[in-house]
Amino acid sequence: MEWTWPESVSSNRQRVVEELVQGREMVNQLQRCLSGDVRSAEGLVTKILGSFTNTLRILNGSEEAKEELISQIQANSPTSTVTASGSAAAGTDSLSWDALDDAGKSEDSNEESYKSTETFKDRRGSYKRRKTSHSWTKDTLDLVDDGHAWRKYGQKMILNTRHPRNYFRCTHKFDQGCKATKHVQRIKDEPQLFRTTYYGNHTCTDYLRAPELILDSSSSQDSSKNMIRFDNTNNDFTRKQEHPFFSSFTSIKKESVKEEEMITPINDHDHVIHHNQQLSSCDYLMSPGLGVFESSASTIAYDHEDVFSRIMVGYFDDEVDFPYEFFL
DNA sequence: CTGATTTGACCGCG
DNA sequence: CGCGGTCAAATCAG
Repeated sequence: MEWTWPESVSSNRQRVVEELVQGREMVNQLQRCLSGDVRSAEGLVTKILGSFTNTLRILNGSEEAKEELISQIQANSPTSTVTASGSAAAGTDSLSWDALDDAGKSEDSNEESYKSTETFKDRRGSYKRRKTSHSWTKDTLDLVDDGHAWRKYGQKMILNTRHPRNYFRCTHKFDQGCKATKHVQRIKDEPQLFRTTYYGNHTCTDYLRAPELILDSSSSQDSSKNMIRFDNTNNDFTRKQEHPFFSSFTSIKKESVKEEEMITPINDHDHVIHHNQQLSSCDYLMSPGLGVFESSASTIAYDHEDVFSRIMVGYFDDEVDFPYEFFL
């Protein structure tokens, strides 16, 4: 069935998309510049900042809730190791998400005394069947789909956090050697908020979900002003109309939208950041972290611009190993 | 049957 | 040694 954006939303969406697309392109250019002359890089940074700033304005202007969420998050953002945090729209339902969290601290129901030394039953995989036929991952990715195929490979409770962290690796880790990984952890209950941290870039080509060539799908976005040349790595905007961000934004479609925040570190030391790991997966609000949110409190909502530039600067000037994050 | 999830066991690092 | 990240056997889902 076809789904369309509410007018109010689509207009802004249009603008946001344009801004983000531009920003992404500039980041790509910047990446290339970084290996070259620094001057041009500086100019790009400025442009990028402007682009994202505009985006923020648009978004904040139309969505007041956003600010709230953002501040809320900070309020109780855990002491994550990485960095900042972001937020997104509000959701309502819960569902398999609960199952997820429970699973983390589960294992109560009578356990036999295994654990001896050698012959005890490995209970891996012996989990109870889910009530809902949905899987955590399924629901999650559906809402927070970032355009890539992920495979969950672990879940763990993290110290000082109330919810377990979920580990995902690119589905093509083996068939294509893609190193991309990401962690998703719920950091807030009320309006459910999730933090998604990306590690590494996708080196895979998901023929099913990310066509290599971006067909101009009628969309007007991609004002191609700056030419398009985003390699494979998906193109969220053109590919998915119900992008997480937007959908959560207006909570249209999908009965409930979870908020989620994303952090996107570019670690992957052993390798250079080859082309974009662009903001794709995170498409929307961007607000760098670097400990800014990390600790707690302090407002960001209206400080976006500042924070952002601060981060950007730090990011590009200093270590490139740093995580920058986006709000979703 | 094949591919994805679940979840305790492992493991490396600090 | 504890913690966070990953592995992989057991299950689930289509």
